[in-house]
Amino acid sequence: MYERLHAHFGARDWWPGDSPFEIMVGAILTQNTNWKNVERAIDNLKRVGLLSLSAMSELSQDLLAEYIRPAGYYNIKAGRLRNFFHFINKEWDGDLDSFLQQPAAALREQLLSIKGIGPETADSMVLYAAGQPIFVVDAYTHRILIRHEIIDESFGYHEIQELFMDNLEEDTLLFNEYHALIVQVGKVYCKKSKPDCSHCPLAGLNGVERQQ
DNA sequence: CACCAGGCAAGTA
DNA sequence: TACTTGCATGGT
Repeated sequence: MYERLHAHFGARDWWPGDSPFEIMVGAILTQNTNWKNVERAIDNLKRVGLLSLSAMSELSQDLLAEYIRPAGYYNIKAGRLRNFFHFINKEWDGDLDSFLQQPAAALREQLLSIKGIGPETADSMVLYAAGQPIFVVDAYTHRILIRHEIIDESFGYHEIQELFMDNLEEDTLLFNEYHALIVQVGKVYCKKSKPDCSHCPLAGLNGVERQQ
């Protein structure tokens, strides 16, 4: 699966961001949201020089919500961002780098304890901000594996994650590329209601031919 | 016009 | 435990 995807799409420059902090903010903003809208929100913050932990920590929730408005769910996400800032400031004295240098398991556990950060957001942060090898599972991953009859609907987030991590080298770059490629093939060929399996590089995988 | 996008939390059965 | 709903904008 990885080889087919990589041959078809090539390397992805995935999860752009100039800093771990920017990547983590993006990870919260992109929840159920198109990345282009997240970029508008992040650009708003950059334009006024507020894209830092110290600066954003000072903003009121309402003002923060205004800046991130284009990302949608702005009131909810402003609260979630503030929960995240509060944790780093309170538990790590605002030292994000030290926080990210912990082992992946400890990092993940603490991220999940923050209200507003679920499994996918936490794992995205561990992989793309901390650079540690953990596999990110998303809705596309779930849908693609079901359509190719590799799993059934009973598989949850953790089971899918184990499926990949038990069968792959623990390699940050591989996990980074793989997740990016899954999102790409999902966006282009494996949409919810308009799958285009005829040109999909995964057609015929696992012996399942050109299903609709 | 309808549907969806790089989810999560809270509420309900 | 397992669904369902609210959150909300911008693109296709």
